Amino acid sequence: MENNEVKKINPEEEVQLTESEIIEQMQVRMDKLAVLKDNGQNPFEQLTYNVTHHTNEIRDNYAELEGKVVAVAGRLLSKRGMGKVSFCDLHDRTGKIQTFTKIDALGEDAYKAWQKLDIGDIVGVEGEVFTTHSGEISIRTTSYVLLSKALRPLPNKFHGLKDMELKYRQRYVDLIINPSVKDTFEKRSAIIKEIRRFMDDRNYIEVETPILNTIPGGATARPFVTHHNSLDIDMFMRIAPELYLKRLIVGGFERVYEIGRLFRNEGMDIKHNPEFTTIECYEAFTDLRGMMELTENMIASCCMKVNGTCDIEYQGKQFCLKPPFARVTMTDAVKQYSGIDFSNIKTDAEAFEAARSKGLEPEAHLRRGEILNLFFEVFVEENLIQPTFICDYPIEISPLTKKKNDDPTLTDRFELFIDGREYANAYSELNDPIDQRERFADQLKKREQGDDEANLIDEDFCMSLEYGMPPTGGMGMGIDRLVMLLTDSASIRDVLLFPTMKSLDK
RNA sequence: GCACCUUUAGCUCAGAUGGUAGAGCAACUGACUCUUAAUCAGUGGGCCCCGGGUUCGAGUCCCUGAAGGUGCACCA
Repeated sequence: MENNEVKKINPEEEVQLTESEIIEQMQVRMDKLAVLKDNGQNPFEQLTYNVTHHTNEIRDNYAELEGKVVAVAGRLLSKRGMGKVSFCDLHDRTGKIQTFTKIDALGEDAYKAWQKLDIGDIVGVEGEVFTTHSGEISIRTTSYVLLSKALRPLPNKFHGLKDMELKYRQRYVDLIINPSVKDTFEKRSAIIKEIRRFMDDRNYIEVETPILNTIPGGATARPFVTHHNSLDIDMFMRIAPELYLKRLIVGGFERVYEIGRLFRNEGMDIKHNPEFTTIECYEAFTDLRGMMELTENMIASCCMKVNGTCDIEYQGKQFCLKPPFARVTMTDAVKQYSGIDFSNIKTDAEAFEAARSKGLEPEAHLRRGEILNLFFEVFVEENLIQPTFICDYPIEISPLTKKKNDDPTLTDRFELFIDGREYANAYSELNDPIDQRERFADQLKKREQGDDEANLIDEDFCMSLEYGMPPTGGMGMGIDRLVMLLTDSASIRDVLLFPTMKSLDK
């Protein structure tokens, strides 16, 4: 009995001890903060700092700045104390510079306080630009201000932050400690900026259409459902902006594009995130050929912008993104990689027979065009390494696309493949309202067969076509995947600042 | 959804066959007036992912769960 009681008390004490020990390094920093506050130097009361130069300006204009006094601000990420002299690396958004701090120059009190600074603290440093004996461009500190205190320790600077989960959940730490991460997101920004410039130069206007939809349309995908309280209706996060953008072509804009987030309630993997960014554009009086030219030139422009060349390496493979890209019909591609020539296959029964001859078991309700697409996915896709436009998609899987004038089983559509992945999807847009209603009716049939991703009828969209839409080319492209390709990133999560993660709450 | 893998100090990682946890960096103390992964000496720091079980004894073996990664499925 007594023994048990003793055992009960001891573990409790241990638990309390360990809890305080967990935050050992934080406690040290809190204590330092308390001392600063006692001395009237609360870093969190600082409002501004007059930065005269960024670190790259000092490096780039050293000859001019040598001997001049500059003021820089940033985060301390490395300390090398030598007693009465210490060296630190101060990082700002442009890079880093070494500070050289001497007790003679600062005075004993200020120098002691400088020595108390922690890795991660944000400081403003004023001093003269010079080069150390070992050749490092540095700032000889004459005064400094602690602008913010880091209460948490940063990861080891040599190994960085490697834990994928922590990188994604605490991207701010990843950005502080891993320079290549910042580079990727700077390139992402440059790519999106270049897309805008490219489109604006072609006299497109950028528009914004609803993200909250009452009918999710424009793609075959499961939507996220949400609820509007005062209207008391369920709403859907958009799966594509297509039907809205085409209404704007009806309205007379002639050239519109939208860059924005789409939401699809589907599985996540190395190339899918539930929310992702696309550009979608529509141009009146052009068609699929116009969209091909636009697409390949847009990609090449973005690549030149961030890589300075169209010849790039992605995940160990070489790619040439120089236009024009290859153009192959789906039927020809399927013939090349599977040996089956669908131009000789006219009926659903023949298509099933061909599928079985290749060891495929298509679902019973599939039709010829869907089986052709199945062949494409199974035998062709993974082989499309260099940029290739696959053209002439079957009508069954293209409910918003114009039929080919010379073959009503096919539509005037392409998808762009690079490294076996889809990057863009484009059509000569279907502008025949009667045909469009038939296509929706066909989709409805699919829905009744249990395909909960088939398109819903959007009556207002059909009505807009009845007012007349000019012949139009349209294209949509996944920007995240483009950024992956151009920054040699393996996972979509590496090009999203805050990829979707499960909550840690219980 | 299925399969496999991972989870140990703030970070990066070791911990054969079960015997109460180690290193490097980071932190703390001291030395050091040109270092740059500074160096040297010393010190502290652990709910070994959570919860069960087997066992005299579990970081290690078994079961359940969580989070993450990869592949498949689903899918732009």
